Order: sequence, then structure tokens, then C-alpha cells
Amino acid sequence: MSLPHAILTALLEKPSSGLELTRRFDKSIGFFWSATHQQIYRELGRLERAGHIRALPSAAPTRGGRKAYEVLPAGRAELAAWTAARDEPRPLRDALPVRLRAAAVVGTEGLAEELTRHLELHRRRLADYRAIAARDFPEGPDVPGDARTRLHHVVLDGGVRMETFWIEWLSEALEAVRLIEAGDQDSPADPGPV
Amino acid sequence: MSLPHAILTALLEKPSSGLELTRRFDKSIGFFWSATHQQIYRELGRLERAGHIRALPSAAPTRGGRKAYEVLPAGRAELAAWTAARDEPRPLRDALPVRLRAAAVVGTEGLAEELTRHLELHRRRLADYRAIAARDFPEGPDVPGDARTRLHHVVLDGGVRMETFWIEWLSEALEAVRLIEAGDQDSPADPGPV
DNA sequence: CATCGTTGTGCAACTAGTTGCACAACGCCT
DNA sequence: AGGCGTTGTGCAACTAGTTGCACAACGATG
Repeated sequence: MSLPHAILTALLEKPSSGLELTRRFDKSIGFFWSATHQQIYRELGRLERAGHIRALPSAAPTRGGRKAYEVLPAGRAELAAWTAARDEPRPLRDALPVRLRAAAVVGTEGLAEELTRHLELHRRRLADYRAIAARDFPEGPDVPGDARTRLHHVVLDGGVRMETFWIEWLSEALEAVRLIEAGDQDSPADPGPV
Repeated sequence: MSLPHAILTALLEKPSSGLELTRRFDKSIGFFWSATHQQIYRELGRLERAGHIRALPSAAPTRGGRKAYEVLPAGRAELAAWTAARDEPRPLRDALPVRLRAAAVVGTEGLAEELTRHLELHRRRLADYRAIAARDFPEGPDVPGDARTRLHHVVLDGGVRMETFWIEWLSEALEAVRLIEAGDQDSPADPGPV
């Protein structure tokens, strides 16, 4: 139940139309809470009906015309309540570990390639994050000033840490898979003298 | 689309009834692909209809009676195909970073408490993983023997790394929030002489 | 032996997220 | 002026995951 809140946050940072939101989701909030444009439009409709946001008066009311939204006090209150509320972490659901366990039963065929591919994806994403960090926080990690900047920095750093985690783990997994596949023709678990 | 495959993996490791699967999900595969008993029962039905698994003949056919399932060759083939297939990582969706950004706009009230709580959750989970590691891989991380053991070790180590990531990041976030809240009465971004 | 809690299986209804398509408006281009 | 690609908005239908409840079977217990 966080998409509406992610949208409220984005709109508070800057009032936007559906497409602008979609774009910004693709390169900032969406790193941590991804959403397609369909989800966003639907949610904008709901939020408007709920009185949490409203279309800026300047916006054209016709279909196909762009509409920009801004957050109303009720929306801000809702967001503040959500931020302070107790909320359990959502259950983890990631396919790769499952695939490794499946491979332990049905064989590692094709896995190394996939691991390599994912590794590359995460490397790329880490590079993106670092680029953003260099642009937005050129001072480096220390004393970034006001509260807002600090918090944004922490969030971005979360992204960096997360990708680093993936890269390390995928490397470990890849190494294990390669060892196993080398051992298949060679010797099962005894590679060399002592 | 991985729940059926997680179930196939679990069933290959050991034929089980719905409830047994649910239990095992709660303490092993489910760490990485969580599922409720409802999802599992529904999926067992689908897998049976698809000819990927079958109820063990010994099982009682009545409602309420326990039924154990085993994987058929078609199911194993399907699992092998999935393991080798190309599959994109699923989009990330985590509420905490979003909440931090929301807090950057509406204030950090209540956040420190939540961060502390989550930190504690992840610490506990890390301890669980370490306990499992101590039980299942008492030799330590090196040369764990056959392919199966190696892969299981890699998966578990993924859990350990993941929780470690959370703990580190949450600590950083918590520190930032506390600094900000201290600064609220104090000085905004200049704590001390020099 | 009745009823009561526990274990195990399952349906139904709901919420969230995805995919595919429709179509208006706008700016070009010729 | 007619057609053509791009931008922006949106509906509809589907898949995945969640929640709440129903109910059979089994064993304990007054």
C-alpha cells in the first residue's frame, strides 16, 4: 500500500502530470518503488477522488490533454501519518536464490550465463547510482548540509549498498557454479593434490 | 511466475503435503520466495492439473485428509527449463527508502522508532541464518563438499549478506535521522566550533 | 458420547501489479 | 489538406498475492 504515498512524495517535491511522474519514477523514487504509467494514472485518479490531490486549475480538462496535479493538505497529512506509522517489511521474493536451489537438484545448466548477465545489470545500475551521487552530492559523503539533502543522500546510498550486495553475492554464486561445472568432468570435490 | 518452481524444488528435495510445504517455506525456501498456505494449495492444484506433480497413491482422497505430492518427469523438465531460462530481476519495491524521502518533505516524526524496529527485525533474522549455517555447514565456509551442499551454502550466504546490508544501511539511516532531530532544537548543520 | 481445540485442506472475494491496446492532441512534412 | 510519428492519457482484461472464512478429521477431556 505504498504507491499512493510514493506519488504524494513525488508530487510534493514537484507538482507534475502523469507522464512527468512516470519519468521521474524511472529515475529516482522508482529505483525503490517501481511503477508503470498505468499504475500511476490509476492511482492519480484515486488520489483525486479521495481529495488528496487536485489537478492544477491551469490544466486542460479534455482527454489527451496534460494535467498536472498538486498535493492538498489532506494528502500531506495522509503522507505524514504513513511515514510515522508502523509497517512491516514486505516478504522477500527473489527468483535467483530459488533458481540456485533448483539447480542443486536439476543441474546448473545455463545458470552461469544468467548469473553473469545479472551481475552485469547490477554493475550498470551501481554505476548509475554513483553518477547520480557525483552529480547531486559532489562534496562527498560527509556533512551534506540540510535535513532534506542528508535524507536523500541516505536513500541513494542505500541503492549503492544494495547493488554492492548483489554484485558481491552474484560473484560468489558464479564462482561456486563454475567450480561445480569444472568438477563435473574432473573430480567431484577434490581438485588437486593436498 | 516462480512460485510453482519454488514448490517443485521443495517437492524434489522431499515429497510433502500442503502443510508440510507451508512449514518448510516458513523456514527455508520461503526466506527468498515467501508464500502463504493458500497460494501453495492453489498452486499444488494447478501443478497437479498440469501433470507436473501427482498425489502419492497412499494419500487419502477425502477433503481434510492429508495428501502428499511428488514431482513427475514433466515437472522436473519444467523446472530445469526455468532454471536455465533468461529471467529479468523483478522490480524492487521497498517502502523504507520511500518513507525516508517522504520524511524529507513532511518531517521525520516517528521514523527513528520504525528504523530501530526494522533494525531489530533484521538482526534477529541474521541470527537465525547464522544458526542455520552453524547447524548445516559446521565446517565453516570453505570446501563444503558436493555440488548440492555448495549451492545451498551460497544461497544461505546470500541471506546473511542481505541482512548484513540491511543492518548497515538502517544504522546509517538511523544515525542521519537522529542527527537531524538533534539539530532541530540545536543548530541546523553546524554542530560545534571550527 | 458430546463438544472442543488443533491440524490440515480449501473456496471466495479482494487488492496490487502487469500487459495490451485505444485514442486524443500536436507538430511536422510534403 | 491529408497523412505520419510522437507524446500523453486512459480503459479493460489478466495474473499474482492476500485475507477471511468454511469445514473435515482427529484426538483429548469432562
